[in-house]
Amino acid sequence: MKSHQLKLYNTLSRDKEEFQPINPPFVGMYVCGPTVYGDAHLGHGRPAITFDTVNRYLTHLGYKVRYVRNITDVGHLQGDADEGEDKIAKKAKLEQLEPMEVAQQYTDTYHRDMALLNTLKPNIEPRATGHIPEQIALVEAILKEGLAYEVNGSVYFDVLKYNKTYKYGKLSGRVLEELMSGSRDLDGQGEKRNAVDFALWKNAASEHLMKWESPWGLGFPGWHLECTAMSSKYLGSQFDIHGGGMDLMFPHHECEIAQGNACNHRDPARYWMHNNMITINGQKMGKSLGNFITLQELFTGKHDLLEQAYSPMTIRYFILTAHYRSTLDFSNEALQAAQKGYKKIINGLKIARNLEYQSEEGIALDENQIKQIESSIANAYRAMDDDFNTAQAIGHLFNLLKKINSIFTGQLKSASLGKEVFDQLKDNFITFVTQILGLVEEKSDVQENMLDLLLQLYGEAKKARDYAKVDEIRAGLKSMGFVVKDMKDKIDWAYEE
RNA sequence: GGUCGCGUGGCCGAGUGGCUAGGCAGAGGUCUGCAAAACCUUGUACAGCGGUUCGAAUCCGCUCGCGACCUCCA
Repeated sequence: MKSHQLKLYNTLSRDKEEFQPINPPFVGMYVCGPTVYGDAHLGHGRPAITFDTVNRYLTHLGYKVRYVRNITDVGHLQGDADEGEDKIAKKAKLEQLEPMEVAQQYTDTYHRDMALLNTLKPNIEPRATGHIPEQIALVEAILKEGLAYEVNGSVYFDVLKYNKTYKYGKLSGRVLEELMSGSRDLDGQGEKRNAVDFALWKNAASEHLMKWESPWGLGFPGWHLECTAMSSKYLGSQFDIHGGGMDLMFPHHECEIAQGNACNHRDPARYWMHNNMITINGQKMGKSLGNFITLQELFTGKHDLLEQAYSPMTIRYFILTAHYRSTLDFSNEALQAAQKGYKKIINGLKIARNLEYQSEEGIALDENQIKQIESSIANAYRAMDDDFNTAQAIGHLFNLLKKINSIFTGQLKSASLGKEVFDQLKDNFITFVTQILGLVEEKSDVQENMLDLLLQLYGEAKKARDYAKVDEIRAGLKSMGFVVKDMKDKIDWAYEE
């Protein structure tokens, strides 16, 4: 275990806290996954990348992480009213498919897109429909505690009663009295004793496509139950980190806390982490607003708002250049800047991997350079330790990159750093970029040996002063996305930024 | 209306009260057949107005503007 004082912002306390796992070196982390009824959009990319980075960094520090991220394949209700419709069932009717067919299809595309973004798979990826008995057991347990009531085959959580012993709303900073007075729509309350109560189990109408047998008749689980059922099953009644988008804070996570406390008499998670939203023209990108761009549209450039295609790694880099708790505004300009930044990093990665230490006689150690390198490395770690500040860490990586490039061009002698510092520079840069930030080279269709051959011809043409040919090769490579780098004693290529 | 958050140089985006964030774009330079890349240099930034302090982008107050949640949403 590396000795780092990792701090993370806990929504529960609204403060940065030192991370202390319940049972080190093990860490349990549960993150709310997607409802699979449509293609994943940029907004799904953010939590996936944010918590992938958390997972990667914790692992890098030596923790044994069990990362659980669910797939919601029972659509949550559209509304609170009885006539509410299951999102997945609705989509299924539209497409004339079995509900599970819809879920399967979008689970597959989600996996495809997440793999392209180079997010590591969760250790366990449970599905809501695979945990119906567990959810029914939870409902029974909450009923037994007297904190829920049954009406016409549906079971509701009694928030008012719960609030007498526990505090409902502590995560999102809500006060129950205010919630009750502020509840606007009075219709659709129907069976609930109070507007703030929420469904644990819903009676299914006959035309409802997804339904299961239960002690209360045919029905389906409530909106928030699956996360409690699956997180407690795989991580225990209390685990370390619970993550998700900020928009899930209320009511979803609040209800999870209530459900957890109702059955287990303890908060389900110690640290609650919430990533902020991606905005577009300053407004939240979301399904209900219809202003979302799917990841596939970004990768292919096929969307009216897109001036060009943006590669998965460009998206990943873009998301990492902002701190996860800040909003991040989408724009072509920002994405294009991200693309250049990403390629600059990857070109540096390519150089770093091939860089070798050259010992030279009579070269004195450059203490100033050494100090800069050592502090940049330390600062990059410090940034990550400070609530996973990837944006700041990347800033320090660029400072390391300058050193790497300087060594490559011969402006900085590796011998002036000494072997140890040179290795630190190289190893830390590579590790940070690939292992911690998860940025990898996006291989081109053109084989590297083809590139080498062209560069050889280029070099020969240059030697022969056949500049027409030189220009031709250079232009040809450029059209394929590569640039030629002429240097004093060698020729190399790089991705065009 | 309630709760919470945000306003940083041309753009994006970090920022723990005093020490260069960084990227993109721009300008100058080194290198080059010319370029590109790389490297070096280069920016009177912190919404406005007050206050606390020896010192504030950073703390406090007010004003203006923007957003999120309060309904499914990552």
